[in-house]
Amino acid sequence: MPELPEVETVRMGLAPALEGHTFTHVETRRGDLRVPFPRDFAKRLHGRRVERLWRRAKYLLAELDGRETLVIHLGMTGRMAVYAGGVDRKLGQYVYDAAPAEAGRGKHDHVVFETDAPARVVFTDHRRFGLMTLLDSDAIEQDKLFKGLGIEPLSKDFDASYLCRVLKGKKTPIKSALLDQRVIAGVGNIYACEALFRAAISPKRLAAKVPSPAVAALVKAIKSVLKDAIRAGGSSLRDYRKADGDLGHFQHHFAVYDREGEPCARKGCKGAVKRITQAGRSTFYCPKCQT
DNA sequence: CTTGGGTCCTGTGCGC
DNA sequence: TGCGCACAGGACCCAA
Repeated sequence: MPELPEVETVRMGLAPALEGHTFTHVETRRGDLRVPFPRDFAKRLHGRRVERLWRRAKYLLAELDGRETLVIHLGMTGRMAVYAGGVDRKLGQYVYDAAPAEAGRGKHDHVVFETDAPARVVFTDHRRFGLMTLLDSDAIEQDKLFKGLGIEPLSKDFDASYLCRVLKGKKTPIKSALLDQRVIAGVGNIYACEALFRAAISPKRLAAKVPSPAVAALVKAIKSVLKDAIRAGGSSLRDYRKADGDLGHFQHHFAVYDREGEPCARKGCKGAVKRITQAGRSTFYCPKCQT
């Protein structure tokens, strides 16, 4: 679900509640996500300050004081929601003005973080494909979760020559190559489809056979679609919400994703969006203008 | 090494 | 209204 733009949007929404703040209480409400939490996970977070909240690929990383980093992956359906308020001086307790007492008590609310902001941050993930762990801050890039990751697509180093180099010799369709996190980190199914549409490249074309002018166009398309999506707060299909609970709205700007049978968005094109399956994932494209 | 398929999990929407 | 099946934003693991 959450691809780079969604994770980046969540990061921006969480930052005010987390950066510079200390976890006053952390609670895991069941023992495992897809993978079990590390030993003493909640206890190790208690009293720790978040120095910096950053993102690598589709991972959210909260760098803590001491030398550990809280690593979060939202999987397909993971959400991070902030409930923040002020302090009710009369009652002498936190006021979560958006959060009734039961916030964080839902069936699929798996982790509840309380901070001194004060804020309550709740991780919800009904499919439990998400992941949370703690890593040594100095060894993030060496960890198996991060070691093979490719380039950040919004970085300056991501350019046509990089993409040509990594696509060379790839026998897989270009669409599948874009989903490979070792090639580009952070692109998922939606933005792979949308970028290929913008670059007018057929998803079925073999990666190594995309001509270099088209690769250059693809680089531009990937950057532009990711930036547009971030500006729109990401794409909300089913589960995704921004940290403040609002919906993203980039789904209203999809040219092809989830639009099977609808007319192609390109002016003058009489084609219709087609859905095919590649490597087990749905691909949407316009067979008329993507060649 | 690369590539494709199955799998983890729960929920939703569709056809019958 | 109910039942079964297909499908969903990801990515690991393993076999070919």
